[in-house]
Amino acid sequence: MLDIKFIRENSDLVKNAVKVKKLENTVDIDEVLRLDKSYGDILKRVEDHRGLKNELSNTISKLTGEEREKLIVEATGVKGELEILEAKLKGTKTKLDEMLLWVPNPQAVDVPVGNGEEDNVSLRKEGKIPTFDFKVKNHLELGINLGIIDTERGAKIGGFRGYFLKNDGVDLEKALLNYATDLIKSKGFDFYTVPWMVKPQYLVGTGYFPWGEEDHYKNQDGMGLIGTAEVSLTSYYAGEVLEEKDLPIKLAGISSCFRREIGSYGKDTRGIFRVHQFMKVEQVVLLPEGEELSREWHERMLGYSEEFLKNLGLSYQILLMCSADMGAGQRKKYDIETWFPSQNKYRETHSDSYFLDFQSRRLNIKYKDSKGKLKYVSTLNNTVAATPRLMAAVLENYQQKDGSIKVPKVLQKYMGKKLIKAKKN
RNA sequence: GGAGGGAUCGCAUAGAGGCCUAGUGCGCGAGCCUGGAAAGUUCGUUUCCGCGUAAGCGGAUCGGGGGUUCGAAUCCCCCUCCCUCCGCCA
Repeated sequence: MLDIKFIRENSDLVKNAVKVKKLENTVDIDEVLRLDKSYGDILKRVEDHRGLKNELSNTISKLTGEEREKLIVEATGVKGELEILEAKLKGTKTKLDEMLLWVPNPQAVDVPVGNGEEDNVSLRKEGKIPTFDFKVKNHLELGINLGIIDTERGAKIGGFRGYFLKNDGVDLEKALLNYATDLIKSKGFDFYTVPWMVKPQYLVGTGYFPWGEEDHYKNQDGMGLIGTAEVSLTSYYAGEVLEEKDLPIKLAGISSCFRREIGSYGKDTRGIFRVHQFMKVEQVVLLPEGEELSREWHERMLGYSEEFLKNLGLSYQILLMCSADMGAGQRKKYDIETWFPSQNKYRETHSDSYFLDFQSRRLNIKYKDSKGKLKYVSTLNNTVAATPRLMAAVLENYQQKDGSIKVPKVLQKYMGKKLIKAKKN
């Protein structure tokens, strides 16, 4: 959420953000400004009436007899007028608040303006793309042959995009997540497990709602299933006031993640690349205000993910996302795409964003600065590792001619083996 | 699922229709005192919105939302969360 004052003073900037983020059919900034003006006018009248009412009540308490009765009649009249005005005020406020939830965060100055995926900018490519002297198999074929992935029965039991991991498949997933956990802990992050089901207000607070409501599951109690631990971790301090000396707060966590993948029916339907339920280790950082500091951390967090991929020996590219391909609340976003040999291209495995105070305003997370002034924290989040997609990348990049999988060096101690091969019957 | 008890200023507590403009203690800040400190002492100390250069003034705010009343921290209804006990359960 943006400060209404900011919207008033920078309406052209905000209107432009609506345009380049392709959100014109969701919010009209002129309408927001009109409602804001109207709200201000009504509020003034309501406050005047309340002042009068308070004054009358105070006087009444000091009077007796006829004078008292007379004033009570007058106060009753004021009360009636006030009730009408207050109803109007409330209606306007409700509408305004609802609209403000849809106002996007303008993108940072160095974000390319674009129309979609095709306008994202590849900043650099890292690592050597592996070459194979045999026909490469995709991760599903490899997984089925090794007996470590079963999507057929996964779909039977779990529906479309359902999957089972089995034996070494489970161990490989755990190894990736455990390595990710150890790496991010070594960077000084506190490590949490988190609620996977959250109140909708925290999905609104982190900016997933209202835009992404369709992509989330809800249960019969109205709770939402998180699509990422970012939701719970960023919300951890919701409604609280932090001390500046305690910042930055560096949180990481592991959770299952649930996504309906509503906009991607036909995409990536084979294998365990795009699934409704997956595991992820995520990092969240809370900072004092100031864009430079956020940008510094944005790069630093990207570095942690790169370190993770480099140590795994995977090649990847860094994408700077264009305006149309980033979230409404994000100032700037990098995706990391990891090389998938069977697809002969890089595919998204990581996402790194900063928000300034967009989330913290919605979540009401403040801190007291050195002068005792209350300010909103700046938030960032980034993927450390998401499985089974990343596991698919490992399978494909480390496949051998005989269909076995070499275990990346850093994972060997977690797996307790150097090679994944088919179980003999 | 059932039965009770709670939620008040940073923390702890008082408060039971108008003496609440929310008291007191602790903490915190400033001053006085002191060679310096401690102790003592005086004043200040929720947050948000509006007007104002400012001092200040007005409005809201006692978990949240409704209601009763001229007037609600206080009475009524609904909700959320926390605690105790019973049942069930990994």
